[in-house]
Amino acid sequence: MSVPFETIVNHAKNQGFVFQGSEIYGGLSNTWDFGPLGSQLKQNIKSAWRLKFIQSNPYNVEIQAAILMNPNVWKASGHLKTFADPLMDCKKCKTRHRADKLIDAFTAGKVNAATMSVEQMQDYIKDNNIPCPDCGAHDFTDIRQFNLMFKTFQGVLEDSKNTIYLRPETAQGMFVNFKNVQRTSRKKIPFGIGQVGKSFRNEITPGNFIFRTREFEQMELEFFCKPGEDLQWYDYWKDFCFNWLTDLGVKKENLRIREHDQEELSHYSNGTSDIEYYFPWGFDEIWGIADRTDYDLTQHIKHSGEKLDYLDPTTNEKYVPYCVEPAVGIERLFLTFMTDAYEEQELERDTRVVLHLHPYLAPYKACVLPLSKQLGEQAQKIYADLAQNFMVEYDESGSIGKRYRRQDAIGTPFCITVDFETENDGKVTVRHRDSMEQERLTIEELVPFIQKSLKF
RNA sequence: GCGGAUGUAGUUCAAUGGUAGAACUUCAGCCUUCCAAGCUGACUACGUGGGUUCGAUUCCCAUCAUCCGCUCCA
Repeated sequence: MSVPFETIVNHAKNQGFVFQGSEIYGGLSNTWDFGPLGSQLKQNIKSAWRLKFIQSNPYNVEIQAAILMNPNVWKASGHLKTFADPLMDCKKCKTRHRADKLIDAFTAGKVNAATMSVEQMQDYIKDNNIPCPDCGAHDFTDIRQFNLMFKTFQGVLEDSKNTIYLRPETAQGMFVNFKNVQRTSRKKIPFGIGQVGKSFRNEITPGNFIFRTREFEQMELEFFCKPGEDLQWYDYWKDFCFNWLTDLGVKKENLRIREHDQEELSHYSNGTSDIEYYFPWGFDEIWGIADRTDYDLTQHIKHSGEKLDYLDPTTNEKYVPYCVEPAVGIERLFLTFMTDAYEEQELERDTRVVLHLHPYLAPYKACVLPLSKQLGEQAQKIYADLAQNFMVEYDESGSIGKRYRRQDAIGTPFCITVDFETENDGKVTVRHRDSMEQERLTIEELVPFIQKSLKF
């Protein structure tokens, strides 16, 4: 863990993993485009999640909800209210504060700022001469509302009646479809609904490359269980997520689980913990596992008037299920895998850059190379064959060593070299990225060999 | 958004108030029979827009982007 963040970012840009968004127009703040390798890696991260959370999981099913949802969804979920922070800056020391928290702290909780309007809060701070807690000055900017939800209009008229929002999380798609999914999938509780998709948040301060962006992709699971069994499932999914990461090669020592303390917990949560990764700037959250109780479903029952409770067929009990939510950002996983896999190896004559990505995640599973250009025809046949099964590369330019290094740098686990013996014995050399060791395999063995390496 | 720093090929680094140089990378050719070899050649940059000036990559202003703080979260 000695590589500076800058190195990872440069590597990602140089190799075609990530580019600045709209670059030829001077960019657009905080937008990033994923290049040929990056889009593959992202794709593979999603498939790896699906494989373990959906495909091979007896409990879970997957949906794809619309990004645009009825605005009442956000009223019910509380996002319309709590996603708008009243912020003001101290003009003197340039720190930023939340107006409601200033009032709460100043009055020691005697005045509940949550019930005040923006104007009232502003007046209250002026009238009571509340100072900046950092420098003591009385020189604030006006309160500005930062609504974290992206607003837009449905239909051609830009009328406030037509205001809709880009979803700030995918979770609500699962809650509003709880009944539809339960009925059609015939799942019994406990069961989960997962979703992979984009979400949007007007973050005040994005940053750290792709770590915090306003447009991001997440993979969320809403796991519904019987009230009272929520804590045991909460622990179960914590372990499950953690193991998913380590099975895909993330080093244990770079991971930790941080349990939120009582003060940090949302009012409806029975427990929340973050799986954190040791990024170059320190430990930071990648996966949040939250016990959301029956909060969301109850809110939707209230606001929609629909019955969203569940009849337990074995006990004939009726209840609103509790929900445990493991939610992870794909770009954060992307950075985690890149950072964790990156290594600069000092060799005798030079430095080798290796991306030790798990084969399942690697953009290319193998690269086919003819030892000499004369062997190109034969090598291309093998390449075309493998390409039916995997993402593979073909490269015949430069020395063999140089071509190995190119693949090392982008995480390709195997290089398959066609040599002058291949025609006689039907064998090729398979060179391993991590160990740099080589073995001879027949052409027929290649597909099962690569297949096996993908297991995790 | 506010404060601070930065902005020259894909990358790293030069130089200059008077047509921007190199190394590595990339590409083409020669060569090359298993770990970044060599030779020849080619492509590519002063973030953008104004201003000052005979002339600006260089000075000034604005803007955009990135990085670091304030805040928030997957």
